[in-house]
Amino acid sequence: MNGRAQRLAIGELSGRTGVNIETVRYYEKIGLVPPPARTEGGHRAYEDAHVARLTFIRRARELGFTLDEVRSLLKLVDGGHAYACADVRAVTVEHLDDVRQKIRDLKRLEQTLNGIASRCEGGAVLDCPIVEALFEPAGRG
Amino acid sequence: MNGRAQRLAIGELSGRTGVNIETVRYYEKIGLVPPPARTEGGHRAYEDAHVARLTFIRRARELGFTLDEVRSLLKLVDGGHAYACADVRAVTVEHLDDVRQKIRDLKRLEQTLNGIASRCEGGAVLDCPIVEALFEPAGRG
DNA sequence: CCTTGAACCTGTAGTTGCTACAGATCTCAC
DNA sequence: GTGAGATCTGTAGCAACTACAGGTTCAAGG
Repeated sequence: MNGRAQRLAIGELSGRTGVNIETVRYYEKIGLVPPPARTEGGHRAYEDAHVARLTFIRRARELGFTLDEVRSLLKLVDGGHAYACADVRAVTVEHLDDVRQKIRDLKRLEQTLNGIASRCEGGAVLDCPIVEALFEPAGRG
Repeated sequence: MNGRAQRLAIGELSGRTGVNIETVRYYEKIGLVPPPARTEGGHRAYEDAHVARLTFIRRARELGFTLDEVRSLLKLVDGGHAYACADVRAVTVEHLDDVRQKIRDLKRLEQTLNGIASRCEGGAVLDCPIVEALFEPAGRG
């Protein structure tokens, strides 16, 4: 923003963004963040823009976007087109649908597991209803 | 069970259990299923016990158990101790807790995603609220 | 200026749970 | 006997990192 750009070592960047050092390097390797400048000795020297980008990526990852989705989002953001917001929203909504589907699946799973676990309560110890349930090819609750 | 054990080729086993052929070999490699007998030519020759075991594994995987958990369950089943059922139940209940935690996490995620996605509706196209939300370090709905 | 220890460098291998080859060999119905 | 299809071994790939090993650089203190 101001005249003198402050350079950050990778550890600083990591600390500020919460992204692991190894992960930062990994993101660089797969082209998610641009390679930064280097010191004479070869150490990476980051700027504020990198902090913002890493923060963005981290946040998106927290929200469960895959790296491919993050890549798409970043491309849209980088493009800076006026209509990009609609595209960003599309990616987000699709991901939201995925999340909802996953919740539905896990809820069914929970029902099933709860069902077979609760059969155990007070039952005989000799033959285990959970094990029986696991031997069934396609469980029903 | 009866006198003559029927031998199955790996494709047959795969078909009966729904476990991919490559996956069957993989399970053998990691020691989840015992190595079967072989034909003279070196092809794997399975028996009914393998069908049961593979079915068990597949079912457990469907229920979201990790291979490590499956390994524990199989060890309990193989052990055949009278008190094993309680242990099996413990593994199951722990997994159930994991599933419930995951559901809670995903629900929060859904709220957040839904929040930032819905801010977009009818909004201006120029500056995208989703992108803004992503640049925030720790989103709040 | 020199030392020292922390931080950084590259490159590779491991994680989970499979899946997908390549290239060779076996089986079995015809 | 023959030929198509099944199976064999071994390796590499996927996501998304993480964890080394073995070396170099940086920066603060003496």
